[in-house]
Amino acid sequence: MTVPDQRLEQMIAAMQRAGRRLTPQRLAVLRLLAQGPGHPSVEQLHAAVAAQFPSTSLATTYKTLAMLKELGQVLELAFADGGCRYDGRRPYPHPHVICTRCGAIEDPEYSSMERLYQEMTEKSGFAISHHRLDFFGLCPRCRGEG
Amino acid sequence: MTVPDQRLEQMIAAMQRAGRRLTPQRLAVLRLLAQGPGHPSVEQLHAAVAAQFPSTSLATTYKTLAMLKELGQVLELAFADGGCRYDGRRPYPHPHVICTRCGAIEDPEYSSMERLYQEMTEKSGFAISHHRLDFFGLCPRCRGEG
DNA sequence: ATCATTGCAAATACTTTGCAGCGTT
DNA sequence: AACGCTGCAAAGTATTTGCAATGAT
Repeated sequence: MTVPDQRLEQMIAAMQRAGRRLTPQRLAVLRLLAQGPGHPSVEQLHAAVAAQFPSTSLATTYKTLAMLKELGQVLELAFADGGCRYDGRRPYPHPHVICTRCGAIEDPEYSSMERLYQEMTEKSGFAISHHRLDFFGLCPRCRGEG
Repeated sequence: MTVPDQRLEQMIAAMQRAGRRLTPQRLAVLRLLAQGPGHPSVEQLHAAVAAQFPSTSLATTYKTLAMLKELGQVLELAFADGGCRYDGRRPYPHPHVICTRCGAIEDPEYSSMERLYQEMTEKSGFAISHHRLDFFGLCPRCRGEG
């Protein structure tokens, strides 16, 4: 069983636990999030789902994402321009690197999260529970293109 | 001259450099950003400006903030719920700690930014230029209230 | 006096919601 | 069979824009 399939199983299990129904439209969204490329937008997801089920509405895509968010099965990355991207593979907070030219989003490994939480906790006195870390710049490909 | 006054002077100087006019409405916005409390929302800024110039429109507040953003004189913090908060004191990227109960935003000192950039650069290969670091949790006051 | 800025209102873009009918469980 | 889900369209919400009048330089 591949890793993406594990994610799909996890998502389905979470839905069953919560008593949510697994419709074909929803299954298509789950598959895309678990197995599809990187960090899709709502429109991209909707277009891909509509390719399989042409009648699928944008509203249903939004509703499915809202449900998955509620179940903690997808990480929503809202950006300043109003757009959102979704990460179904790693639905927990983690750092992102975002290309300011082509929009690519990557998930680099990061080893010092504990240290970071510790420093923020010490300096602020907050009980920190989660985070959002975004780094912006040019990806290797776009760097090369001057 | 106090530190907030320095910020006000910097903002005004940046506007003059760019050939922008300093209207009473704009001055009121600048003052609030440079001297007022923490991280106001557009509505809060508009309400405060309207207290001095009742006819001031929300559109003008938006336009003024857009101009300041363009001049690099204010940091816009867009959140997932669609709301924005503005930081006129420290208009450059820096970490924030946000209380998930009362919405308070603080700017803790942070010492390891270079290290962080270095690790992200190494792991991703990106040429990183700026960032957005948000930590969420309960502030000391809200922790106490159970 | 010039022309950027203002304020109103309409437009935009995105997301949410109400509801009748459908289809999974 | 029950009732959660879908799809349509309408309603929100937050921000932007067009334009005539205003006012800072």
